[in-house]
Amino acid sequence: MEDYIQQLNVQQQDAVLYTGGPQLVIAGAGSGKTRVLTYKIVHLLCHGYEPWRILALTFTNKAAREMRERIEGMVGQATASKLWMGTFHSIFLRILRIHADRIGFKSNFTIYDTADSKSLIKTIIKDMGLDDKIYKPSTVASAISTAKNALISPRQYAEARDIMEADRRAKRPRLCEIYQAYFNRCFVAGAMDFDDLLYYTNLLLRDNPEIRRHYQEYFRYILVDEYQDTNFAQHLIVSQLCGDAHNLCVVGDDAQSIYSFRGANIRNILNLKKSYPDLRIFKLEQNYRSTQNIINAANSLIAKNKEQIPKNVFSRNDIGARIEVVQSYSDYEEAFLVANRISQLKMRNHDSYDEYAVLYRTNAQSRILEESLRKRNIPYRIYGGLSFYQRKEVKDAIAYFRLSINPDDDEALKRVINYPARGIGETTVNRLMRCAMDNRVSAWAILNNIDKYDTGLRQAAINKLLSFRDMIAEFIEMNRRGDDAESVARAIITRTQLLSSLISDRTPESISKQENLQELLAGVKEFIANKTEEGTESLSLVDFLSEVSLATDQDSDEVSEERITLMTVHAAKGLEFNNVFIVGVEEELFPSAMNCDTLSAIEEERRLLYVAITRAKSHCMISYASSRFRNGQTKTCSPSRFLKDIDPRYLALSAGNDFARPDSFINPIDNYRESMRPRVERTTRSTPSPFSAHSNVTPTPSSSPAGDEDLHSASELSEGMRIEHSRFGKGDITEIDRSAADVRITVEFDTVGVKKLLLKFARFKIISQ
DNA sequence: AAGCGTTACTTTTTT
DNA sequence: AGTAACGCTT
Repeated sequence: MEDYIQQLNVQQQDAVLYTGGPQLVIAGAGSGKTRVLTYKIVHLLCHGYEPWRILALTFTNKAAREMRERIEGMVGQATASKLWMGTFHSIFLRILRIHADRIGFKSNFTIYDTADSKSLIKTIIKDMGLDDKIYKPSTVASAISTAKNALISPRQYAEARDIMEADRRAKRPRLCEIYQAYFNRCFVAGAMDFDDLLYYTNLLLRDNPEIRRHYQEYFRYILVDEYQDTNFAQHLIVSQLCGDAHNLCVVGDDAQSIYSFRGANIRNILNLKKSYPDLRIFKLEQNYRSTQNIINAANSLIAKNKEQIPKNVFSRNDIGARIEVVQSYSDYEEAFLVANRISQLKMRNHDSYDEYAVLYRTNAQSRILEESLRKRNIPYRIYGGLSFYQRKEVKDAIAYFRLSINPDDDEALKRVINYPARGIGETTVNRLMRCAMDNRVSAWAILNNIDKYDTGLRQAAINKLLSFRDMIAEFIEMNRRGDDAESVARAIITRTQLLSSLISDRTPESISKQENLQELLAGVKEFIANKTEEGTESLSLVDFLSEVSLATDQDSDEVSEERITLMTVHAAKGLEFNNVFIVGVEEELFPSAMNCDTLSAIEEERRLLYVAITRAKSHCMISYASSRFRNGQTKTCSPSRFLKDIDPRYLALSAGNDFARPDSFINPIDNYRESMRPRVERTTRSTPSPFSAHSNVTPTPSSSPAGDEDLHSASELSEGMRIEHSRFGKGDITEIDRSAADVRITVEFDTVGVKKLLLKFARFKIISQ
């Protein structure tokens, strides 16, 4: 068992073996951070630590799952399953359910997702007669979230002069009241939002010394992944759980802190030494993932940030190819170029599509990429966007699940009280909610005693409400009897006619909704099967919901055919790919227009690009367009300031690239060499380049996977020629620009107008001279 | 109360 | 471009 240590380098070994007190492992990108964490846990297990006394916290379910799987592989499932390993939110949810009564909740509390929070905030704003243009629900929600993450209660908020003054200046003096009302309504509804899971855990530990001591004794070792992304609440929970024992190992990389918008505070890691004077710092600096070029480029970029822990990340891998920087005229052309480049590389590399990722700043950018990939028949998978659990029909079903567990959950009730339609209209619902607010109880409480309250409702409306109540009561009874999750879920979907109401409709949307509901049921079934296998007792709908409300869609581990990956840079954190394409590297997009005001915001955006680049193992392309369709109109864009931050020695600019006057710093010979196709990897001898053999055979990309159209060399073409392009249709060549290394042709198309095309990528047929 | 059509607004990233 | 919100009609 001991030989696992031999698989680590010296720095990693030091970090794993040290158990003498609080420890910070600064882990550069790709330096084997997860490896250290898993091996450390295995090491602890091998040295007498009982698995249930080890607490390992991560930010994503995926990270937790991967780590658990790796540990399982080394120590077996029986041991691994006893570890307290999971996301902050899921672990604290587990703890909160146990001690819910201590903070005035029942253990069946439900969880408000961001949509629920916003909806409630909106209701409150309306109820207070405020203008939702000034009090925008999203702004209010984020203010409340910030407050909670700083552990500021509504009362403390009201007493904080500086905050109140700031709100007054922002013309939102009543924000505090909204916060208070929101706080109260969540409490009455027996619901917690994401932030509450941290907030109340802190309260629980702070105000209940015996519980705090219990967990301090219970957990003998605490490990935290991605510490740079912790917020104040998380930081404080960890230190409360640690107590004096200080058996703490936190791992992180300040250069990869990209979640400040969610309250993450980079100072938690920068100032950790202040919280733990006996802190020992370990650094993992050797990168095993990327080529030297990629690491050097990334380093030169991140060096422009002021606030950071000094470290020297280096790679001993191949030198590798430079980062390609490609300019396009439009987002459309950009997507086209990326798709082209992918099929080109794929043909030469003969690697899997799984080794390709296109990364972007915002989810909205995915659509156009999808289109071009579809046209090229490149299989892809999109992460982010609407997750399964966010689809309307699924949320509706889940709202019923929630009600069956916690009928006080007003947001769930509002969602489905008239869905499927049962004649309970807006006015009725509004009166009901108003009455609930006025009496400081949940809507369910009103429904159960509707005669005692002055709702002002007619008997007809009341009867409909009561029959809804009776239906929900049936579900509650099933849960009370201890029926398993699947039978309750099935009963709910049948009895509410969620499924049957869709069947009359034969539209594709409706059919897909039906399928989703079936999939949800299958999910419940699978959940039970898994839990039974693991020997867990928790088979009720509560347990299913606990898991689901904290799930993001990435969990679907369909072992499907190979595909390229499309995701935001945020979602890509922790992942790696042979080939990475970063698109939309433009001012106002990357960095985001909203993050240009302050230096620290810009630095975070810079770290984000750093994260993006360091996802690449061997090949990285950065692309920007001069125009982009955004918010319904085409806008001109300029290249991102970050391009200038990267040392040009590590970049290969495509011709005509003007983001920083390339001629001024590009070695002409390099420029020439870089412009020679195929420009893919230049690996050293140690690993023979998979395409070096082919590059001689195909000096110009000629085999076309797309069909008739083909690529042409400049010599074949002349001005005035008529061509037919695969997507733009027919048109005339009006200009051939040979001045740059990459020839561009200007074509006047019959239908789509004038386009400039990069010859090396343009696929068309010559119709006539 | 429900359904339909028009308008306004949106877009940063996520547990 | 896509959606949520609004207002109108039945």
